[in-house]
Amino acid sequence: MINKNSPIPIYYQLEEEIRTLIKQELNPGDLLPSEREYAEKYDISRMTVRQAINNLVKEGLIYRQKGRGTFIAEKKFEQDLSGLSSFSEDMRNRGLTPSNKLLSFQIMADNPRAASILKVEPNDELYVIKRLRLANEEPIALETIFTPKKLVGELSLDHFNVSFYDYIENTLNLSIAYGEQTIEAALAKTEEARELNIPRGKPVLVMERTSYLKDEQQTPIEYVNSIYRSDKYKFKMQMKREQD
Amino acid sequence: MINKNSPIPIYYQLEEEIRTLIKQELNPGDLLPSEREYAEKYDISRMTVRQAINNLVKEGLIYRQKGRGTFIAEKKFEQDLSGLSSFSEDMRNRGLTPSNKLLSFQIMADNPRAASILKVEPNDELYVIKRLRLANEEPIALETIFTPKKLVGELSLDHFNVSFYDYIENTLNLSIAYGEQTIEAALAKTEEARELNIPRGKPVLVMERTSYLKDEQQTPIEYVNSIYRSDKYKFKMQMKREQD
DNA sequence: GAGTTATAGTTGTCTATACATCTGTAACTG
DNA sequence: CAGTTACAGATGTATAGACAACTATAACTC
Repeated sequence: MINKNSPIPIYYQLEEEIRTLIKQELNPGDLLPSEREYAEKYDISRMTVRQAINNLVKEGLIYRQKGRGTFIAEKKFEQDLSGLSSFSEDMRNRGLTPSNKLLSFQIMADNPRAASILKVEPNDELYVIKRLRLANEEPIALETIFTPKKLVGELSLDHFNVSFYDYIENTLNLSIAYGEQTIEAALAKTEEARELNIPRGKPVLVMERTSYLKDEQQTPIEYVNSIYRSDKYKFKMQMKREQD
Repeated sequence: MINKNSPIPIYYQLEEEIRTLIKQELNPGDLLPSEREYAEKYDISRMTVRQAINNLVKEGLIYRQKGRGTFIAEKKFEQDLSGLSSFSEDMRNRGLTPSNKLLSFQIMADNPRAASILKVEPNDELYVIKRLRLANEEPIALETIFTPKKLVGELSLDHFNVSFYDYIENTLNLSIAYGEQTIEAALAKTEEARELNIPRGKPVLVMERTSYLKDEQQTPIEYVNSIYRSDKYKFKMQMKREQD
């Protein structure tokens, strides 16, 4: 149902409605109601309907075909969320025993880069957690987590011995919508090399990830920077071919 | 310049104009002319300007800030891994001009590693194509493709000037179901560094991908090994959190 | 000087409408 | 029956406005 007086934008309300429809009733390949049908049904402008539909197309949930209609996409990319689930699970899947070693835990302000990524004020307080991630007692990655204090409240060290995601989702009762991740190559700096127990200048993978909450503003909840030993770790992913 | 009588959509013409502006005159962080300025300058609707700008935002070339304006984004070539797409498609999506430079083309048997990945007999013939992939004339990646002759038939060099996927899907009429991909970090070897025009020992990303056909046996159709310059390229992926 | 209040300028949302282009089907034509 | 044409309905492009929400700055007030 669409509420025109709600502060929530109409296009967003419609997006949610279509998402629910797809999840509950429609199957891949099915035809979505046409733009005009939605416009008439809710007495809203067709351009507003298009805005909702365009966002879902951008997400890959549906696709358009000129002159035919809009269709439900094949389910996309069940990417093993080794990233988003956890390092621990990932390692266990590889038959290794994961563990963590906390290196530092502090509250910090004035980190402009992290603040900008997390979309908070530069002087807002951030938790900054550095830890080493190991598999079978061997260092694999050096991880730095930034998360805004005003979103996660008072944290203690214990929260990082288990999955931070569990804490966010089960204790804070927040829901993570998606994560964005980039991977590039670099050379190990002196400090990083020492922690990872490899020679300085060895190649490493630098992964950066930002996770967003499932709210209207898609609030960033954490920014993680990880340095992986390239001799011990590589990223693996499966991709489904997109529809045209 | 905008030509209202052109069959090319106005929003697309404006997109191209803004792309050029960014490439030639503006730097990351710079403010783009406002939507209203563009609308008045070319006597077009603000909604049309928004369509152009939205597309560039989607590509990550620029970003908007409500109440402030639209700004040029920091830039690095990023590959969107949420779907399996070719380098060419990928670059074009970013408004860059992709090109290829063929380095070698041969038929080879007895490459046990490639044969094993492609699930063919070790003495089956494979095409082995080495090429340099460029964006706006700049070398980005060094790519080696292995594909079984018995699956793709007689190939000529021309097939590799366009997208190899296009050839597989449109000419051979085969359908690619999915791809498996790994990413690791390494140091550029002498030979690779020379082709990529970077110093030896610089960090590079090594990507290996195997693509599978949409048939019963999920036949491997190609195995690709690519070396990406890490100063010009990073991998990007979005992960959706699974719904419960 | 510090805090508050206008104000101009920006992007965000939305409307009502028009015509273009493409697709599939039904009706027509030979 | 095969080919063509007409048409309805779909998305694609584009217009000319309107008001909301947000930002930075200038002007004002205490």
